[in-house]
Amino acid sequence: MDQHADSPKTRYISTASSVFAEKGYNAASLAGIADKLGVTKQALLHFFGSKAALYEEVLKALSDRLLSSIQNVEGTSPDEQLRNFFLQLSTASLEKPADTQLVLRALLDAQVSSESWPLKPFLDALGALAHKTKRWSQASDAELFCWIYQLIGSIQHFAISQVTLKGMYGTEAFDVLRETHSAQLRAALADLEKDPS
Amino acid sequence: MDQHADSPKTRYISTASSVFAEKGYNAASLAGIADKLGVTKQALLHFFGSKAALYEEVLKALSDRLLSSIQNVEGTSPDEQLRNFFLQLSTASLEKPADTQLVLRALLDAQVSSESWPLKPFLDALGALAHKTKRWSQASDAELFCWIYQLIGSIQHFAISQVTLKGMYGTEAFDVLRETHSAQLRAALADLEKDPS
DNA sequence: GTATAAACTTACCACTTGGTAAGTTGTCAA
DNA sequence: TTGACAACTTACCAAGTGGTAAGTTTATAC
Repeated sequence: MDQHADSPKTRYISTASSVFAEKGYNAASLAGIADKLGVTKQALLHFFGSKAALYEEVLKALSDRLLSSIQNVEGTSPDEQLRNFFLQLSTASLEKPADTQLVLRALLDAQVSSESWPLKPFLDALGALAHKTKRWSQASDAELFCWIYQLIGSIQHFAISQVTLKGMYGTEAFDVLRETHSAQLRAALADLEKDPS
Repeated sequence: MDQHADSPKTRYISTASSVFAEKGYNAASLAGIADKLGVTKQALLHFFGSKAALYEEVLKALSDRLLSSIQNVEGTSPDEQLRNFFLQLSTASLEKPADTQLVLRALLDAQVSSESWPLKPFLDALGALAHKTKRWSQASDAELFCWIYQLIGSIQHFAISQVTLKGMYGTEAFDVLRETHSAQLRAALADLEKDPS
């Protein structure tokens, strides 16, 4: 792969990502993405061949991003790395919800399309990291994955509820909620210090 | 409202619900919904006027369903009712994920449309019930809502991950996961017995 | 029997969609 | 100067979209 950061292809994928995240696969149109890029939709078709192929590359890029966010997480011990990963995921999904939207939309669409799940490498890496912590070293895969899914689920759900929560209770009330949410996440992650119960 | 259960309008809303849940607002077409009902799309337009209005009624029906699932939950004490509600939500969203899909799709679309959130009555009722338990009677709204969102988030996230989890690890492995997930949910609900920490 | 209204259908329309085919422009190596 | 290639554009199309207008069928009320 010899494309540098501002290669047209990567630029296209980046913009397409944000549009797919915002509107979903079907509501996003090639013409709409192209408009945002200042080109015609045929420019997109020239590079990717079809809308479906473009979407696949968007998911591939998402997978790479998530995977590298695990591989490059700061921390000296697995415990610290795992904790940092979840904290970073939480703030990232609140500040830039695009990736979270992309994941959830892909999950919802997968209910019917049932292709192979592109985020498996990410999940496996996360599971492997968690297995290295003392809290989860002895646990079964099922227990471990349920714990992971629980955390990711509440993080992502809170992130996409952001807009409606603000709408229902106001921005100030949401700020309090966000603080509390962060505190509860830290509390859940503090359990990593404990021995397996 | 004098429409009985098999009134055409409620039949249409029910079928539209499942299609909107499966495909999302934009990918669902009036013609597609009508086909599934054995009528033409003009039958739908005759009753609802527009696709957007039909979707609104679908969300209204969803809201009513969720609200009545709280109001009619079994249990003598608020603790028991709250516990039963979450357990029932968990099994329902695994067996019939349509409503969960509908909620999450609406949340994702609300990121940009920012209309008033139709499920507020449900959330408020859930909050009111939780406030009656001894565990949460003294707590702040923020703590309470974060706890609720955490539970709902992990329940819904697990429900829509069902398909991909089966695809990645097989049906047998998922059965184990589901058991573990249910056990962890029960454990979290057991905390209701405790005093506020 | 006739009027009325509910529950539709057929016919049509303007517009948007993803996609094809064929050309244009700019850059750079030989 | 020429050839080749990447990065596009203009022109076009068949299929599908939500929506309008006008009719048709069916049951019920008087």
